[in-house]
Amino acid sequence: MVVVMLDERKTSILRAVVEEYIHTAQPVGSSHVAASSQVTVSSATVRNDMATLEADGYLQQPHTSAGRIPTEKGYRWFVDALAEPSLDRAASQQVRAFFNRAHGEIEQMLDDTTRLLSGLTDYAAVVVGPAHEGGTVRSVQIVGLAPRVALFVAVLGNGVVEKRTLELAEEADEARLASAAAHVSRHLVGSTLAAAPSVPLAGAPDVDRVVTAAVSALADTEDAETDHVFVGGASRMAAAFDAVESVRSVLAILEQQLVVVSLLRDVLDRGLTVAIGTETGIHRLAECSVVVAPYEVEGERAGTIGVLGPTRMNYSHALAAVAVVSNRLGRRLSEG
Amino acid sequence: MVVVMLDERKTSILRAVVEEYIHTAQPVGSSHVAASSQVTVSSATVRNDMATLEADGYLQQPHTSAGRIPTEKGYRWFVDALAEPSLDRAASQQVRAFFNRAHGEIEQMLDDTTRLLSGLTDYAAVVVGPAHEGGTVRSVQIVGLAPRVALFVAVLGNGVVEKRTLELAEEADEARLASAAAHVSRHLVGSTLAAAPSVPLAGAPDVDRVVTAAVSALADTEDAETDHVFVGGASRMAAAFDAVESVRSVLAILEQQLVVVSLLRDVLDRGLTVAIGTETGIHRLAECSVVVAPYEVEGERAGTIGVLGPTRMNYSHALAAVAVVSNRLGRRLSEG
DNA sequence: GACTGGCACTCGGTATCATCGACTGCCAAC
DNA sequence: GTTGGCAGTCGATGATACCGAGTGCCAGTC
Repeated sequence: MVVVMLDERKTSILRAVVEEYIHTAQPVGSSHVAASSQVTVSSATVRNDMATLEADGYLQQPHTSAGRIPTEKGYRWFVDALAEPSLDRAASQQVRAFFNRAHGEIEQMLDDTTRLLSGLTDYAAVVVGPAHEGGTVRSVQIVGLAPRVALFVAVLGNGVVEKRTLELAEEADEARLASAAAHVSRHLVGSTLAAAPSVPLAGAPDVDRVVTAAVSALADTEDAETDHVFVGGASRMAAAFDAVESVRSVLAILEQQLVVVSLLRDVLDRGLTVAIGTETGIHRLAECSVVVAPYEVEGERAGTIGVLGPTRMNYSHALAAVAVVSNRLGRRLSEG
Repeated sequence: MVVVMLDERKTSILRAVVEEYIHTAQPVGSSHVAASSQVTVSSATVRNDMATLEADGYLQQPHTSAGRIPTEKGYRWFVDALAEPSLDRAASQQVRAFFNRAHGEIEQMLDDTTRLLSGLTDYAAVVVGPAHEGGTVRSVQIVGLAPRVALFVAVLGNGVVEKRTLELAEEADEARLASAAAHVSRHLVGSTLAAAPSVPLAGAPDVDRVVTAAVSALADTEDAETDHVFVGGASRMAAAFDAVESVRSVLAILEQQLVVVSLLRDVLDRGLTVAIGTETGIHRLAECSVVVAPYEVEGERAGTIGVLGPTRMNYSHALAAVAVVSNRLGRRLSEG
């Protein structure tokens, strides 16, 4: 494939087509482009260039005698050529106000953040919470609930509380639970929960049965949905598509937390900020794009936020919103 | 309004219309009804009766020369006349298998339960978790996260863990946090969190500042979204309607946890198991019906589960599924 | 008196067809 | 290289006719 650099005029035309299509969701014709302020040539010239752009794979025609719409390659070029986007005054004010007002539960805050981001962009928003691995253990406790049921509770430095139900083979009184907790605590406080498997036995058999239960409960759910993910504004996806079947399949994806989490991670791992259509790697999301950004707590990558919208989403605005929110969220969480 | 008891034939006809409409989502005509095995008269007779049923408000015609569809009154009659519904063997087996396999986190289990219920019925499912008020406090702890930030953690007897972030006006060392925790613990363990406001001060001013922060943090979020609610299978609502705007507005409702919780509570408070269309009290849900049931843990009402579907939902199946799941869920939670 | 078959009538849905308009591609002229 | 002009394409829109499912009513039958 020969890639020819787009000359300045084609650049303007392509940009005009993408912007117009994002705005109207209608195929855009040469005369519309010619009328655009960025383009000063006649519609016939635009037509010639648009034919070239189509041949180069940036545009496509739904059918002959219709206008052009951008291909994924067209969107990709558009996004890469985008100037550093910035949020308008009212929106940034809204973000600032939100994080000033925000307080209390970290989960609650993250959940509210999805609503903020969704409200800003009019698309669905996703926030992946700090991974447990991230926080160092501050406190460990084991509380008896029923004769043979106990609850293991660990408080992490980042405000996350991890808990596991322990089903014990035999009755265990509070004293035994407490000494098991103290033992685990000695070995785990200060390190992360990932260190759980290396906790040694205490020596006393009856205590160790509780310790073993706790350690294996921690290991149990480690691989699976270890991250908390919050999704907000999914209903806005209904407004983005007019085929009810598209809506259904996108919503079904958003309900699978595992898929959502790995989608965001994959995109980020590939070094991308935006994944367009099939770039998401998920077949059902061929009509969607994702904008992601990590957020950092005390200088360390703690989680991810993202926006899911139709491929013809307003990338500039979404990028700006995601950037500002991830920035502010990280800052807010850093200050505790 | 004169309410005349429906004679046996009208009963059969009305039932046939409702069942047929639930099945096909198409207005049903007199000949279809006459062909039904429950009705042995000619279509002309059916027509006469259907005209009466329409005059009595059980049926309506979308337009002249179309078949009839049930009104809300028609559905109401149908539901009230429903025989005790029971779940088919395969489905009850599925429920039993689910709760035998279920273990671990209570929140996780409740969330999974929405998926179970949604999968059984093909509609959206809602599970409202045990209220905090329900559980007695078993353990109280205050863990320092940052110099001026601490986390209040209370473990309740029903496995629920309540936590609140405390933002302190001054630095407080671990010892002070611990003695505040011990103080609160003394007064709260054994009672419910609702008793928090009556916790007296300890006497030592620096400790009391922490105690006050904890008590007010508990009071703070008490009125608001005090219940945890889980929603699953919302995407299935997209399959239930063909107007994308209906889908959007129903999904928007499901995203408002407060609205969902109070919807279920209202329905239950009115002594209903099923709310049909406008009976839900929510304008946007005029095309929807809700089937609810409380579940009991150790003999006490702990939470609610429900199914949200279109008004022409399969009431019999939904009622059976909700009944069985609420029963099994309560039993599962009771045994710890 | 209750039920039924028959009949005229209604009306939404579908198919057909012509028209319209927004496009394009191409070409000759500038 | 650019442009105006022009023929041609094709989806969208609207008018028209037709079909069929369904109704209400009525006269006839049991």
